[in-house]
Amino acid sequence: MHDLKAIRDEPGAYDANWARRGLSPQTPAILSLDEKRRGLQTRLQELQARRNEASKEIGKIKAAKGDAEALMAQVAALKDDMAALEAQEAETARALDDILSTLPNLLDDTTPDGPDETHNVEVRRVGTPPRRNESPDHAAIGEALGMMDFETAAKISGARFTLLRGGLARLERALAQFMLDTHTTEHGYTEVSPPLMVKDDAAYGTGQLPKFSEDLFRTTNGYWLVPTSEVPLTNTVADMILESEALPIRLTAHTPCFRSEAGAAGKDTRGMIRQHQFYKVEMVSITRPEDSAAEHERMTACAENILKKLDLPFRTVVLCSGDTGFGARKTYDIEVWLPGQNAYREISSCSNCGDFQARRMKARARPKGEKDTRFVHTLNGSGLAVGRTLIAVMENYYDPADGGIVVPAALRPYMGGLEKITK
RNA sequence: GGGCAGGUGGCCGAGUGGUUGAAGGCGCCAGUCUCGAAAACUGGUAUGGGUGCAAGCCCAUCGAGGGUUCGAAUCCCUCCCUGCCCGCCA
Repeated sequence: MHDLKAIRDEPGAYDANWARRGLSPQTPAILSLDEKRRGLQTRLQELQARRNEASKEIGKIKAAKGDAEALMAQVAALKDDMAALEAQEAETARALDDILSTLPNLLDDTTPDGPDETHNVEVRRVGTPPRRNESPDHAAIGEALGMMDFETAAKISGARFTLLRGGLARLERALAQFMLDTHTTEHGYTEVSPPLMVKDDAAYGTGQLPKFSEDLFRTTNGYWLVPTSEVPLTNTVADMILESEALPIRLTAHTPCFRSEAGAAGKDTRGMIRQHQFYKVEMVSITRPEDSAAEHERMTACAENILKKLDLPFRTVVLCSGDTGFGARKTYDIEVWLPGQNAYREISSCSNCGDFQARRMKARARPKGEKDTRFVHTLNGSGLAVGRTLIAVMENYYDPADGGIVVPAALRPYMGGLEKITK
């Protein structure tokens, strides 16, 4: 959601920023509706003030056993005008809201310009992709081990589902535990086990609604299955006025994520890169406005730290204007090296949403001793996508000699000391 | 799912149609007192919006949304949530 007062003050800045995302000028329509709405509101409030005053007068006259008939008739006459104004005001407000709620966040000054993902800018590269002749992908490795079963998953659930068995199922679980423990014991995050089905309001707050409902699964009684635990985690502060001293709040959760993947037909159809259901360890930070930029760097480093501990090669890119998501001001994607694809693939996305989500969910903070509240800033990042991390481990730790997977040292405590997964 | 009882300001809690945005208490903030603190006393203490250079004035909000009325925290309807009992159930 956007600050109408700020749009009034400098519409040019908003249009210029939205133009970086390829949008045509939006503020003329917004300002015209805003002016209309405020005019209606002012007139309506004048009538309400008159009504209130007269009603008080009637109360006094009646208390004194007087005759208030004339005054009562006078107020009754206001009602038609008020009803009409109210309806117009509500309709204008709705039209305004329809525009505002579907406009993306303003981009940060440091987000580079560019039309699509080919213009993202690499900011660092860690580790060296291994050179080898034979680099089967995770699907081939997993199926050969008998521990990754797409056919059975398809029989039960259809496309874009995977069934893991034995060592790989355990490896997935180990990865999640390892990530959670690292974030809670080393990075200062508090572990949360949140609801995975949410109401409209929550999905609206983080920006999935109203524009992206097609990407979500919905239950027959109206719940949305979370596409990421960013939704419940960030919404923990919805409708609150926090004390600034209580910030930052850092939350992490390990949850399934559900995505319809509408519009992704034909993309990543092999293997478990793109699924309707996957596990993710998420990080969410709630900060004071002045702290979010530093927190963004910190959060990205926390995600990178997981890859470093797993000794997986990766690079970090900053998304360009055309690739930055709806709610984000600035986003770092972390891409892990996948030998099976001979490419870097996204394994984490860390976004600073500024006050965009906070405005939608009315999450504010008040500095101690001050009267005024400010919207908090919200950030979210994967730390990491567990399914894709599993893939990365499989492909990078694959041993062509026996078709097995060496267990990364950091995970061995979570695997009962196991050093290698073999058939 | 059935039944009963409830949802009021940061918290507790009054309030069943008329100057109630809301008594009282607690908490918090400031002041007085004190070497300092506590206690006591005095004052202040919601959010959003409109309007105005400003001081201010005005509007809305007592779970949410409708309705009745000149006037609703108070009456009616629908929904949501919480607690307890019963049923069912991991």
